[in-house]
Amino acid sequence: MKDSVYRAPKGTRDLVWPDSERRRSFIDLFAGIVSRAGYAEIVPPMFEHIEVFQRLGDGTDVVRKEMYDFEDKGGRNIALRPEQTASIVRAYAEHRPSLPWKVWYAGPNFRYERAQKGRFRQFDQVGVEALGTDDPHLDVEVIAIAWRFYEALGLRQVNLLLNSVGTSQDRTRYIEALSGYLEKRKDDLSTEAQETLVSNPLRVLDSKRNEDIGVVSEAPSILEHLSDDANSHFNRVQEGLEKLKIPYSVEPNLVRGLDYYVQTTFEFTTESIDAAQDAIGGGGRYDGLAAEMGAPATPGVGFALGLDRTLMACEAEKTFIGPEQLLQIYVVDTTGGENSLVITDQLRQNGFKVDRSFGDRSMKAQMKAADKSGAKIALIIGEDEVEKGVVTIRDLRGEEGQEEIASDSIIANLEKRLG
RNA sequence: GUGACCGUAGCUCAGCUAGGUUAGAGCACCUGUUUGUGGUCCAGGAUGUCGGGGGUUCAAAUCCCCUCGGUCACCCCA
Repeated sequence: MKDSVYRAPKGTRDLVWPDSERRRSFIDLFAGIVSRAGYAEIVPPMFEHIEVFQRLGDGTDVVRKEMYDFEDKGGRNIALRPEQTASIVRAYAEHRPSLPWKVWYAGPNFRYERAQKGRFRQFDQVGVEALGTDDPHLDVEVIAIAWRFYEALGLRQVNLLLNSVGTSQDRTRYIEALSGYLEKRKDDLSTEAQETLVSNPLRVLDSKRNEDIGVVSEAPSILEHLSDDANSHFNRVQEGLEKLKIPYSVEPNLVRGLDYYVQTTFEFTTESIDAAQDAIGGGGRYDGLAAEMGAPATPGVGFALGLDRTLMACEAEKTFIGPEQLLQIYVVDTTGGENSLVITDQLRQNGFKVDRSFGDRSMKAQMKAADKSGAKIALIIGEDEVEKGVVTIRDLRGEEGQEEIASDSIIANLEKRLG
């Protein structure tokens, strides 16, 4: 607190146990689900040439003003990744893997923003990307994976919002129609929305301001501007979701912040967080992005889920709570520590979660530490035990009390107690 | 980038309105009551440049200004 140099930088924090372990379990659970669907892990670099991200479009704030960019010692313009889709499509363009190419990722992204609840400058996302087919069933698969993951976490209050912004031609035609309409109603819009209208008209649809909501509700709908192809794609996606019994609602005003989306776009929101940050995940199709990165035109679809926000939702729904204990066994040794040294090592080799006391502390202090550690069992070694060739096993949590066990049957006894 | 609120012990906070002797509480920590036994109780102990700088004053945690930091909201997004 004294000196800002000795604090984590603004918008970052240290994840310590149990939060650190909760994060790991979260990623493990995700990895299990996606790997069963044929997705392989990819670990792209955390920074790229800035052009890679600029390909995402200059209409997005994420690239316009939120990038951590700098010049490296070689004079290259580098940016910390604000998201991972761009890196992955760049990797695709670079390596040209065989298709379809299905990958998943987990790791931090960086955006230079004012931090607030559920919004950090370094934040973790997990996600998948699938390139190589424009089959709407792939859209469904990607959405379903996210949905099943939320279910696996135990979340029940998640909503799937679905939309189609059509092909890039549809999108362009729609933007014209929308801009025309909004220009006419410009005076009714908030000043902020009027600015957005110039930079990125689609995003006006997303405004939550009261004065804008009325204007937006009467705006032409994207769904009326879809080409036949886009329409049938969108219908197939919806049919697929219905077959899988995944509930969704079509939101014609759903506009994602990244410009590269075409056709299907979707977002997951939670009802359990009443704060502003209720968007816990989202994604869509980006059929034009690979070509943009210099690869042959290749369709793609993917999603990203915010790890921190999803865990906030878990907290609100009291599910996927953190680990209960770090330790199973705590070794107390009042004979100098050699016995503890050896037995602790043995128990660890046998798969138990074990810690011990260090320093020459009294039995009372060691027992206190054993209790505080959360361990279920204390193993006590004192002069008496050494003489008799036993150890005392004391139950710290239940009613079992304690008993002396011959040194050579400790492992069997502990296995029985701890299951 | 804009706005609001908040910075006092490791943590949560009281004290500030109407400035006045060594700045408090609870939790946590350590020790003891019990020289081989934790969790409850009791007793004792350690811990603060009252975010930083400047000003007003005989006197500032308290009033004023600046600054740094934090939180939340807008914006944007996960």
